[in-house]
Order: sequence, then C-alpha cells, then structure tokens
Amino acid sequence: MNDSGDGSGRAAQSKRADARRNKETLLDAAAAVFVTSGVEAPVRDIAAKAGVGLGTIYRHFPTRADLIIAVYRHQVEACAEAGPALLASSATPYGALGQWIDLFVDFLVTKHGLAAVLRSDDAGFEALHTYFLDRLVPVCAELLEAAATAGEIRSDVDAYALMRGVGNLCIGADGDSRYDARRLVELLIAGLRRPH
Amino acid sequence: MNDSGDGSGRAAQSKRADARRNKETLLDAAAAVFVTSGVEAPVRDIAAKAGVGLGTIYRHFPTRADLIIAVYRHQVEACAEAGPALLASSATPYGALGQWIDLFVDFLVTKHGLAAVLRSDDAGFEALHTYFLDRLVPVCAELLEAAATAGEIRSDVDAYALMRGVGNLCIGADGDSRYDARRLVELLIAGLRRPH
DNA sequence: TTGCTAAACGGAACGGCGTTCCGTATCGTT
DNA sequence: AACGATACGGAACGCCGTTCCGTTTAGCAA
Repeated sequence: MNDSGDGSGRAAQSKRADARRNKETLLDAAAAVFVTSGVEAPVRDIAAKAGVGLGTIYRHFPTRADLIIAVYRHQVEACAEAGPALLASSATPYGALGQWIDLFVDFLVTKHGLAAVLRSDDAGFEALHTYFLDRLVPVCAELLEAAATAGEIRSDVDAYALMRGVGNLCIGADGDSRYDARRLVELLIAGLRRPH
Repeated sequence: MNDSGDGSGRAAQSKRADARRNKETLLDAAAAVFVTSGVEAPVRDIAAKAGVGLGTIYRHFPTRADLIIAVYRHQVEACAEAGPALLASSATPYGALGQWIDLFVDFLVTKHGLAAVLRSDDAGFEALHTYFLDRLVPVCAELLEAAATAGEIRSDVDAYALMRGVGNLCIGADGDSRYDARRLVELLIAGLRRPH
C-alpha cells in the first residue's frame, strides 16, 4: 500500500530508476494540470508539463483512465475507508450515509470535470468506472443496508444505481453558479427516507 | 410556428427550392441516425445518410447543436405545453409536477445520448442548453411554485437546478440495465416533499 | 573504464473528429 | 439563352487520443 499500487510483495524496484522517477513526475504533473485545466486536459499538456514525450506517458499509463485512477487512488481509498468509520461513529446509519455521500460529492465536485468522465456512457473509461464502482459500491451498499435495517430508508435502493446517480448529479457543478449539485444530492438522499 | 422555426411572418419561401428540400432531407436523416447511432453520431454519417456534402449540413445548421435542436424542437414544445395542461387536469400540483417530470425523463431516456449533450459543462452546445432551458425552466418553475403554494413541497427549490439535475440523472440510462434513471428521478422528486 | 543489452525514451505519424473554405454546379429570373 | 445569386461537395485544417519505432540511456559485467 505504498509505492505504485500493484502491491506485489515488497516493492516494484525491478524497474529502472529513471522509469520510476518519470512515473512520479508524471503523476505530479497530471495532478497539477487536472487542477488548472480539468481532468479532460489533453495528454500532450500533461506530457509537456512533466517534460516527457508522449510515448513515456502511454508506457506508464496505457490509457488516460489509468492516469486519472493513479492520481486519485489515494482519495478514493480514503473515501472507501471512511464508510465503516462513519457507520461506527454516527448516531444513526442514515446519518452516516448522508455524511459519506457528502464526502463523495465533495471529492467529485472539487475535481474539475471528474464527474463527467465518471459518467455511465462514454466507452474508453471503463477502467475508471470499474475502479470507482468496485471500490465504492460495496461501501455504499453496507451503509444502505444498515439504514434499511434500521428502518430509516426504503429497502429497495440499489447501491450501484445510487452511486451513478450521485456521480451524475455532480457533473458540471463547477462553472455554473446556478447549479448546486450538493443541494440536489441532499434532496435525492432525502428521497430515500422511508415513506410513513 | 410551422416551417423552419424562425417565425418571420408568412414563410421563409425566399430560399431556393433545392435548399429547402435538402434541409428536410437532412432533418429526416439526422433523426434516423440519432435513433440508430445516438445523438453524438459523427456529422459525416448524417451527411452520408442524407446524401449531401459536409458543406450543406453546416450551411443549414451552423453547429451540431442547431441540428439537434431542429430535430427535437417539436417534442420539446410538446413537453413545454404539457406543463400547464397537467397542472389544470391533475388532482394536486405535486401530482402534475411528477407527471411532467416523467414526460421529460421519458423524452430524454428514449433519445440515445441526448441527456449527455444536454449536460451542464461541455462548451459548444450552449445553443442546445439555452434552448432546452429557456423553454422548459419556466414551465418547471410554474409547477414548482404551484406545488409550493399548495404546501406540498419545499419552497426553496430552484427550477433551473432541478431541470439540470433531472437531465444529469438521465445520462447513460440506456446501455446500462443496472442504472434506472426513472427510479432515481422519482427519488429526487420525492425528496422535494415538505418535511413535516 | 569500457562495452553491451535490455529498458525506456521522444515525437512523428495515424485515424477520427468538428468545422472551414472555396472552386464548381445549379436555380430561377431576365 | 444567358447570367448572377445561391447552394453544393468535399478537400483541407487543427485538435485529439493513441501507436510505433528509431534513438538514447541505465545498469551491469568484464
């Protein structure tokens, strides 16, 4: 859980030193470019910022999706791990669910354009969809189940669909002051409450 | 409110006959291609289907957005006009709102990829955003206000944001059987209910 | 230090896209 | 029949993600 994420035993020191250095440089450059130009910034911009050629970027990250995943891996992990923690520390499962969704929404909304590439259609980003959903859907499912068991929400809500929906609601949240994604997600979550 | 939509008096018969014919051919071809390949189909495909050159398509429709608008204009108008009708015929304003949103969602979900280009970011489709929103937001606002006045829903819901949210929820609804946009929109609308 | 090879590099090149531009063909009027 | 004005077609442009391959370099062995 430290260096490059493939987690094969000790360390992936098998690579050449310049390769490892370039990978780090690339990750830093990508993170910087994503902040200023958004996640959909041209690959060439990232390569230029890092001072490497295009071949280098594609050798380390076979597709743009892989680069995005690598840049945000830590934050996704943190979000995933926050789920059980919130469930343990909150007064009610529904409260934990709300706080966890807030975390996820904050994450998406502060990453210019990330929600847009996370969206359901758009082939070519399957790796990204898969990673986000594989990691977060189970966490969401656990929270939903706890809240449903406690009788706080409907019991027929699908975690996968909910995550996609929340992600979709976050699209275009920046650059449009009249569109408040957080508010809409709040309403959506409010809509989960068990009708009585 | 009949022929080509610019509404300047009698008719835009000032154009040459072949030009008018090509415009119709183009609209039909675009509609057909949108059904089979989605709204984001390459412009070249539409030109080929219509049997015209690229220049022709761009002379009639300066940008892809204009073509999409022209193709769906009738249905958007119908949706807009259904608003007041539903308000008059429904038992409660909230019921009318729900039915109207259903209409909008059905429209979006059955047009492969339309919701995706309607989304908030993505410059280059402003004309499309503007048309949809200018036409539908006032209708939505009227329904929201009626429901709020009747005390059925919160009174601090912005029509613009709601329309964008509903549109966003419809993104990627086709091609993913695990994602049920209609259901999520239902939940969002349920979340509008006044907390008591 | 030198020599060598596998590893890694850079960037030209490819295919696809939306859009522009202009030489050519056609319409419809005189 | 002749002649603008109008409209047409498609080559060409610029941008994109991605691929490919000739060149460079790290790291090791002699």
